[in-house]
Amino acid sequence: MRMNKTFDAKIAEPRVYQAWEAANAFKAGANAKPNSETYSIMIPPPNVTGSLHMGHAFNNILQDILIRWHRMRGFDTLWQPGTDHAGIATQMVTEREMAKNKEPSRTAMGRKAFEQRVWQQKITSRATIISQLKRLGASCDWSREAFTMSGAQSAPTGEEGNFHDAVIKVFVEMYNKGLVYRGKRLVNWDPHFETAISDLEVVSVETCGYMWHFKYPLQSGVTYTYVEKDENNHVIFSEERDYISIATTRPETMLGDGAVAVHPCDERYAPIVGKLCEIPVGPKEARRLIPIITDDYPDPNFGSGAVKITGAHDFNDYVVAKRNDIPCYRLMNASGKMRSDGASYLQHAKVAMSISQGQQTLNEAEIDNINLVPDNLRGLDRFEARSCIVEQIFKEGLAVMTTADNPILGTTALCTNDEKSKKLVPLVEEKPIMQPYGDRSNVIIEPMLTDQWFVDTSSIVSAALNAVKSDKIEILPDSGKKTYFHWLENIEPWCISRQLWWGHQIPVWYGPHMIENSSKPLQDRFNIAAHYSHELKTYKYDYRCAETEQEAIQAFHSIWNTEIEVVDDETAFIKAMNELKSCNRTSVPIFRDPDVLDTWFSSGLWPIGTLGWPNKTKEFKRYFPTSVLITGQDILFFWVARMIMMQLSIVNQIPFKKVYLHGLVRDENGRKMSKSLGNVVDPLEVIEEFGTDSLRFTTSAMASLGGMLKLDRRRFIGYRNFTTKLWNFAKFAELNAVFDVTANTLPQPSHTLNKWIMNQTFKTLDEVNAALETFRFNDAANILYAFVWGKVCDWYVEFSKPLFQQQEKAKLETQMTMKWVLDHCLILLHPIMPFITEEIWGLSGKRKKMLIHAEWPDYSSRDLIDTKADHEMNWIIDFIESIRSLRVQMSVPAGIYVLILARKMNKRSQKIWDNNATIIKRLARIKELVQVTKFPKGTAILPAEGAEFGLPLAELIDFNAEETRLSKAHKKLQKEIKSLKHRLSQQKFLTNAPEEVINQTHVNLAEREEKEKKINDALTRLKEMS
RNA sequence: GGGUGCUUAGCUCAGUGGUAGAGCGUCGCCCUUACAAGGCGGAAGUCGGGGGUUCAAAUCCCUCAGCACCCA
Repeated sequence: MRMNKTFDAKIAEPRVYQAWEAANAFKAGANAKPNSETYSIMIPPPNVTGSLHMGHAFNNILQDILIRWHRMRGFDTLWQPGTDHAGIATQMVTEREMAKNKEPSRTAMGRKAFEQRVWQQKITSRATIISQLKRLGASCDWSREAFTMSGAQSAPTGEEGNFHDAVIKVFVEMYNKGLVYRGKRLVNWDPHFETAISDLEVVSVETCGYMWHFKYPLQSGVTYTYVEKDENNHVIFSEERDYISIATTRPETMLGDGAVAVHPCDERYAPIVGKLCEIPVGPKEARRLIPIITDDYPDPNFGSGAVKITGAHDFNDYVVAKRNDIPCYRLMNASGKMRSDGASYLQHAKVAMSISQGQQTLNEAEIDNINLVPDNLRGLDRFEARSCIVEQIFKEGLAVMTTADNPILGTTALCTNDEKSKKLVPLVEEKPIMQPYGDRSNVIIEPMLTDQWFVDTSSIVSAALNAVKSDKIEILPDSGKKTYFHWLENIEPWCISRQLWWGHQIPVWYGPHMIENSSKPLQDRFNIAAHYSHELKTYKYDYRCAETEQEAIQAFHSIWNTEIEVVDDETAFIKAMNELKSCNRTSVPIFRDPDVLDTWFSSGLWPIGTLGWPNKTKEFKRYFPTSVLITGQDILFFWVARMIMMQLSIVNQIPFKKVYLHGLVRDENGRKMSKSLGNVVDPLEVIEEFGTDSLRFTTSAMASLGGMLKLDRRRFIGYRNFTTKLWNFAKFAELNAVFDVTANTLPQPSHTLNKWIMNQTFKTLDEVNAALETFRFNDAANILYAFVWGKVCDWYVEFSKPLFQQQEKAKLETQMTMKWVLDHCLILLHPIMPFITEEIWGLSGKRKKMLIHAEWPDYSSRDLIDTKADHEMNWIIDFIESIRSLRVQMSVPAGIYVLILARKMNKRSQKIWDNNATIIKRLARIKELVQVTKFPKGTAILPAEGAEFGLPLAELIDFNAEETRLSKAHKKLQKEIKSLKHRLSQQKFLTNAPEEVINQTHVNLAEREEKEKKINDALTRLKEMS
């Protein structure tokens, strides 16, 4: 005996995996037939931040199933593995780790040292992840493992590769084509990481917020009659006012207001449009005046209908400011504190005043230099500043007032009916607001005006839309397609620069603007005192984009014709420029943009980058475009859409032919898995407890198209039991010397049983192929489960037992067939359950190849199926199940062998009985079958096709039980017959329905009528007897 | 506010117009020499409500309700 009592996954799985690796079984092209088609999948690279979670497991299991399936079918298969450097996430994890270990902080150690530190983190994390992927059974070509930052300047030995080159090349190419540009835009600013982030990285959370109502006094002396009317144009309120009422959820941004806007149709404010009003904060002697303008943006029915416009700190306001030429005053610095740079408030406020009065215009950069934060608020946190401002306004009596019991005050509203409740208090609405948070930092995002790099998505989006519209790329399920179109049709410019240290540094170098090209001394040829903001890196420099530093130098040199020196950073640059000014320097400094690229910019190149692009490698030619991308629907925008856009714009080819989007993994209650909820299912724990194959089978069985994966540990148990079932089948085969025969060719059995199980196998093969072809992993798993357990184990094994005891010929034939069936079970299950199947494969005979490279069968099953054998076996199974059911319902003790009577048995059923009497008797526990012409009193009747059977119980029969049993069946049949008859009586059905359906309906009706008649007879007889 | 889904057995979910399914659970019987992580049998659903299209609707359309996710 080679097989143990049970399969020990913990020991066997690592051993089997090693054997595959030792045999180079995963290598690109392994097991490919000559001139075969290629099949390639790029792994969605996991982040080098931690360890694998269930989502990764799910994702990679599906890929592995497809890869193994194609490899067995002889495709030239590549599964490209690798990891992602995950800029912000990895930087965050590393810093957290450093803090835990009491290492010096990032800023303390400096950029170069920090980069090295992150590489260390990467190396550890990558090792963890890769070993976990291997534990899942992932059959990637590990010799080709890639990393999105391989070959970066900072990369230590052993981290060479082409990816960095590819990223830089793409940036430069896109820059040269005008697809990448630099600009001052309002971006989502993360004050914790002090970087811009893309809008996809912002999560909106509903929180309890407040809306303050303030009075903006009109410029001195101006008043108007504020009138409110109802729908019928009747005046319901009228008052003389010297202010305009403004509502805001962010009082601290009032300091940067550039205007107050009202809707052009809003008659209430028509008298004061064009007038100036005063921002009610800041030193009293220098309050700023801003214009009241009209714009379509304010909603007259919301709040007071008047909106303050703070272009530098609100996305909607920014648009209004741009179209009305309103200045955008930035109030905060990189860490979200109120600005403290530049000259005093009084000086800057004076400049701002002259702008709003139209006395001067400044450019964007000059406006950005204006700091309108009053001196006493400078350096404060934005939320501290808010409370100071609110307090000051209250004190001055410039808040809009209301009674203390006004319900819109929310929880602070008084609900008493006394005098106190009629007291006037400032109107501060309590209401839920959507607050933007950084998905990594979890701090409130600040809209901030900064210089950033953008991809001009609008120029590259149409090719990406067309690729999917024209079905060159197929997205599954269909809903993914809709989402894709919706997003791409409303796409915004993509901000790709990040103020981080971990990532691909942007290949742009900055230098001073040249005033004139002459032989004058250097200090006269360059603009030394450029405008710049050190904090937000708002460059006012000349710049060049180039693939290398050398090329950048050359680019500058060709226009300047001077000696050029690259300095470390902006600080060094400023110092050098000062030296230049004081004639202490002979070279002109330039420095590289310190920012790095958004991680998704580099992962957007994953398909071509991993294949060696920009080099024209043979892998690139062979495996690109890839066959399919398997990924979660949550990164459709982040990754999938961008890969499509970028690949099309760079190599003018689609990156993959199909996209299969799977659902997200949830806990058994459908909630997101999160550490804080404590509902995370760790795939490695599942593997420890149930084995990888159970995890894989469960995953596959639950991976229905469009559904989410709600994990319930009870499912793992169920499918673990399935692996045991398979193991026991193999043990049974071993026990009957099935392992010892060789069955390389198609068996040609003569026994019905063997023919039947071959039919079932062909059918299963067909169905599994169809299921996998259409990514219906759940169907594939369920079909195999039903076949192996419900057909092979429940019936084939049982029926084979007497054949194994018969003479040599039948025994040998059954051994041959069972070997063939076992092999097919192993082959068909292998993509889903690779370990246990490979293990049994190895134990169950001498094999030319490992199962991973076994040939996936390719029969055209229709020609092979023997319908006669199917009919015979179905009759038998039906008979046995009926007898079993009858026995239980008639309370016949399970152990007893009974006498069964047969009546009106036709030739066909007689023959089936004769051929299979031994096994039927055994499985139905029948002592003898006796032919009778009439059933004696006390016989329970069982109608069957071509016969009537009876279980004689004599006095033992429970008439009531028997009557219940028969009537129940009778009732059900009557109902079905009625419905079928009704259908067949409809002329419309007969004319409209397809012939096949009509025929089937006739057959169904005939079958039921025959059965109904027999039951009816039995019921009549029962009544006579009782 | 906009978009996308979901609602089927006690639970978790399949089911793309033709006789309602699976796993788990549950109830009863059984240690029948591959398997008690098992065998055999049973109970359990007006397919969220309403309307429509069709010979035929869980399935297609409309509508209402509840839930989830994504984007403002």
